[in-house]
Amino acid sequence: MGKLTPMLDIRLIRQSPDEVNAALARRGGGYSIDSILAMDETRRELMKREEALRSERNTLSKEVGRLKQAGQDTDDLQARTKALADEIKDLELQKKALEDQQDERLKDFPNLPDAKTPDGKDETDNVLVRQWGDEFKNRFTDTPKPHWEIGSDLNLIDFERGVKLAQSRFSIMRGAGARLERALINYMLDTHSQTGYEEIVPPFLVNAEAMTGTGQLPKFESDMFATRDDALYLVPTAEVPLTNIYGAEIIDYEAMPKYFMAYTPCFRREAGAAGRDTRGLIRQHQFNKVELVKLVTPETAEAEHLALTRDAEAILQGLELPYRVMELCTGDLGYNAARCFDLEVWLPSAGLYREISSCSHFGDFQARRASLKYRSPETGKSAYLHTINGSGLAVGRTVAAILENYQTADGTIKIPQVLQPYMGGLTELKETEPHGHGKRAETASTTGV
RNA sequence: GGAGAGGUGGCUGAGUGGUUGAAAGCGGCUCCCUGCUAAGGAGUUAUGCGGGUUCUCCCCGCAUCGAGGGUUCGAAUCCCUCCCUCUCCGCCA
Repeated sequence: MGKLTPMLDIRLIRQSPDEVNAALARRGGGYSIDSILAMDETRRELMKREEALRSERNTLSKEVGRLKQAGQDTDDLQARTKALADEIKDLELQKKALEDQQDERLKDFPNLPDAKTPDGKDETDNVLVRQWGDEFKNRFTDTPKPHWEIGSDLNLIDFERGVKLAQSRFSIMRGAGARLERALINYMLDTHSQTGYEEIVPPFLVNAEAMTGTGQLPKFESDMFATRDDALYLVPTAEVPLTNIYGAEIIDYEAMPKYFMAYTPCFRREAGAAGRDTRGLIRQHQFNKVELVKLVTPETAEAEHLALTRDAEAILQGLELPYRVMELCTGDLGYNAARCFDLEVWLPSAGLYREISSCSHFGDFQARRASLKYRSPETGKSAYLHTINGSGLAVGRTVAAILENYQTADGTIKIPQVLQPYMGGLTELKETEPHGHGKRAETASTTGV
């Protein structure tokens, strides 16, 4: 009994409070589970009393049934049982209130950082793991323009009209720009399918349960777009539908691990980011992303996490984009994650590296919330699996990186070799005539699609 | 959107107020038997939580028959709300 929303394992908190506190302390922020402990003690006390009463009630009720069938008088017994029932209801309310309170506290706690996650207070303490592709920096020009200028100059991206259609932080891709976006999506999916990821086309709207399973709710509701007439949210990342595919199920051991990938648009309100990255494709309310998700057993999780990170890197290497891998320190680690590598791509116009993928290991944090389990072959019992995910990659930021890294002194953009087949053999992008000059149809057609 | 039917254990499918956490069958697992990938026999086979414990075994209790609430001494069974599935009609990429 008892319906605590699983966040951190309450039993772990009970058994090893000092360890949990120590792990939380590594993140900073003054988390302490001490108050939870006392609350939990009381809660279990109430639970024990309630269950004892229920047990008694059940026994008496059965007795009533027996006597009635024997044709005996049961008024007395019934009155006693009725009194018990009232008492139970009372206790239940008390317990419920306490549970809600405990939930409220518990949901503030982030995941415990992995032992390997380096200590640190903020992003300046992140650790450089490796750097790749320095030879590709400043490849075609020494005077790089920012991608939004290139995108506008070449009629690839129309920022103003995107805003007109929606609001700020929306843009439209057009012509070869749109084609480039689609080429990247296909290149990424095709590449990852070779490493065994199952391609998924998930719903782009999901319910609150799914959002809670991966940890976006309840803490980050303000960053989500929600629908007005239905209790549905626009996906902020394909992580949400992909991770929840097996929610509330127990997966056969033989069927593990599961690798999923999906292209989806991602919708984020970017609450709290007002004024940051207002230009260009870096921080849009809607952007495309190919996401990689793995459901794995705990023993293999670390290796699977490293492998997934390499899978994401393979895209950057294929595109010959300079990047580096940063391991996030405890102070910069996301709420859900236990360990995380960020891939940062080189943006020459700014002269800095910019996050283009975040590859995280969540331990059993999400599995617990979404009830993702597998059947252990040794014990025959079910156990929480581990979840891992990473962008492979964020498409908009990849477009930005290509425009900037592949621009030449004369203003044209080379197309990375691996994308050329996806671009109909096109090898470069240059200024073209205005869009929309198609052939005029001879006869008007009213046929719908 | 309209009309109707229905949501039970891994699956099929009984069960309309009282030892039903739930018949039966299938599937799965264990053991026995059998002169070879067959057949037969016995047993076993949900999840979560709490407690006990001779603590990777086991025992006890509570909860769970789509979800939530209600009636009742007692609910899978009755009532209400919501969600979902199926069939027919309408609409539609």
